[in-house]
Amino acid sequence: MATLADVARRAGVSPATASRIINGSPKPVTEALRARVLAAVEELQYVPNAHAQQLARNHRSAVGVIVHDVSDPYFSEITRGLQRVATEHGRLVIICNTYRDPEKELEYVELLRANQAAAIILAGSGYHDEEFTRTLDAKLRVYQATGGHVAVIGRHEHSGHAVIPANEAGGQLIGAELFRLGHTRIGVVAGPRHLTTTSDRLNGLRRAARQHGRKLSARQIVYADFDRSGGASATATLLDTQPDVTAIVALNDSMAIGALAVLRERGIDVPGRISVTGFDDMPIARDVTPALTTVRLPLADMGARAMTLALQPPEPLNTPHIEHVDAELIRRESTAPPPPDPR
Amino acid sequence: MATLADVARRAGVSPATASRIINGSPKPVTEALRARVLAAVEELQYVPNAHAQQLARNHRSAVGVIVHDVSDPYFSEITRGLQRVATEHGRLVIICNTYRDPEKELEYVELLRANQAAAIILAGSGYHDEEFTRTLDAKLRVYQATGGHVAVIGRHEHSGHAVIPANEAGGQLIGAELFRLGHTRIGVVAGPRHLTTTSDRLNGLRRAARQHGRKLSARQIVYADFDRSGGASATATLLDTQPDVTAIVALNDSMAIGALAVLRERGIDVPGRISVTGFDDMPIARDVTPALTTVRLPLADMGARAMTLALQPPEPLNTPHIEHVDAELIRRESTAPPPPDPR
DNA sequence: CGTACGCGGGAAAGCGCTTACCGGATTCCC
DNA sequence: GGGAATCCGGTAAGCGCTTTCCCGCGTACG
Repeated sequence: MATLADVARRAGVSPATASRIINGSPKPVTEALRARVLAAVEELQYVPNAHAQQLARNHRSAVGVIVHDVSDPYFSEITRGLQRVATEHGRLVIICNTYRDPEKELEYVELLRANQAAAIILAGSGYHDEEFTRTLDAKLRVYQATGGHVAVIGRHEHSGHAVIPANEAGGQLIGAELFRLGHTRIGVVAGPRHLTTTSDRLNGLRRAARQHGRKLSARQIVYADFDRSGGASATATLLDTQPDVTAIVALNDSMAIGALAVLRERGIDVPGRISVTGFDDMPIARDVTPALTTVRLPLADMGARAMTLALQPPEPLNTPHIEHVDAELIRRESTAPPPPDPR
Repeated sequence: MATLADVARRAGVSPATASRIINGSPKPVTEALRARVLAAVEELQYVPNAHAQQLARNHRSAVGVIVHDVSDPYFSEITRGLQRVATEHGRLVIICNTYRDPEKELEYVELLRANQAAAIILAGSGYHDEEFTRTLDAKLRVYQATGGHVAVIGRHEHSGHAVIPANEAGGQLIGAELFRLGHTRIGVVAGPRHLTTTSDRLNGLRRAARQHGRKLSARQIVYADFDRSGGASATATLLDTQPDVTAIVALNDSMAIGALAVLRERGIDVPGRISVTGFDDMPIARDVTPALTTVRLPLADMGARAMTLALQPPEPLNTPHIEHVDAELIRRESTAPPPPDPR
């Protein structure tokens, strides 16, 4: 691997001069030398060692993003927004997948700190786990104390900047819509119990119920993984234990798609016999049949805003900024009034 | 930011000893000192500077992955497989999105080289561009010459290891299936012309046609972006210029989904009036209606294999290994025999 | 009791780069 | 024409860590 010294030697200049030319330092350098150095760079296919540069310059350049899983469309949309902004700022982004393991989340914060990340973005739901939350927060504070910026998406328990989607309001929108259509027996296909996203969305639903003089009982809610197969298994359970539901609220679109798959298998008409709703409005929500009624969250935009917050925090510095983002109900074909009561 | 020297000072030992304890070096150290150092680490919340370590140790630890776009399910599946293997090997993976800009691909190779990546994985289609291909190859060779490993997925023009999906055979499978069903007027919704993936899949289709004594004319093929909206617009064009097609072959699932959307809008029955096929078998292919007949590529597995190849190249070293992966026809509900000829 | 040896710990030399500082050669102005 | 100002380029001191080499001590042995 060619080093700067090699280039300098070949061009017959000092490493200092070579460095100045290669990095376009403000210090003026004769044209002749510049040409010689550039030629040497070309001949040796020299690329500066980024680690050595980072060490010598002592200023951070990369940014880290911690997500549950980039292959989940929810996160890949967010990531797309993040990346766009990071690239505009000339930042390299390091993506870390926790696969929903809180332990890994902690590890990755250390790893990013070790790698001198300029900022850490935490995307995805928090966990209902006091101890974990405290530990994570402590680590983040240490990171911030040494000049790191942190922004979180979709959780609120940390000291950094935050972009908070209206999960609760979204849940309420869904609930209101279903009650308005006349549904009374609703089943909920929920994500993991310990995720704050799950409980926030559920709370919105509960509030809508209360406003319509009803309430959600525990029997109506089935918890499972926040993905297609979780949605499928929870729906199967629900159909077996609460066979008379007329609407199934899935707490994200992936689960809703799992629900649709099970309903299709069992030959249950959607929305004729059972209405189904999702949450997030991922791109595919339009393409399943029937197209999903869901709540839109501007995911890519949320990612972009979080990155912006992390990269150029608004005044006053060191005061966490919280940006709320609205949810919007998207009516499509998977919802309709309930069928006339067979009883 | 606490440094190793700070820790050493606090524990009353030399930096050398501190380093040995923290990294669990083979050199034995008294238990008392170990405890003191570990305590200091804890108190100072010390995390070693990864760049300094990398510089001092002088051996590569990260691996880089260059993809078109992680938010595209095709790549996120591949990435999932890659990550799994990388994590098993304790490697940090740096994901780079080119957004299909060849220029960026070149830049990222440099960037990864600068960051001392142990391996570079190039995923995604190559480009039909002689000069670009040569330039890229030259860069990769330089990287390999300095001990870097490279593996490519889905292209064949480079000197590293390769995992090659049976794009052509897959195209042939689709073609054969359609001809077998009795289709004669087929339209192709293709990806960008300059991508090798497009031409490979098309060639398979052409071969199937030839075997059935037919051929594909240029008028039957519409090129567009390799995503949903590309699929939609190409399908619209096709329906306008070739209104009598009885089957639409989309060259990937995203495009097929776009095609289905347009057909649905126009009230055209699938597969009653027109059959539609995809390619890749992304998870959603089962969930659209009608479920897509497509060709399955084991994407996550391909990613895993590429990473394995890059991380522990099989003997003999320095000889590019090529692994071919099979394509499999998945019959679902989007294909059927053509309707009786109206003429 | 003296020497050899093993063992735990420290001093110091780098890894590849940046950058403050310094110094020799021009140029400039009075 | 001489001293100051001005340029350009080089020298060297780090950035934070690892690791080789060496040294002093305690033990075992002759």
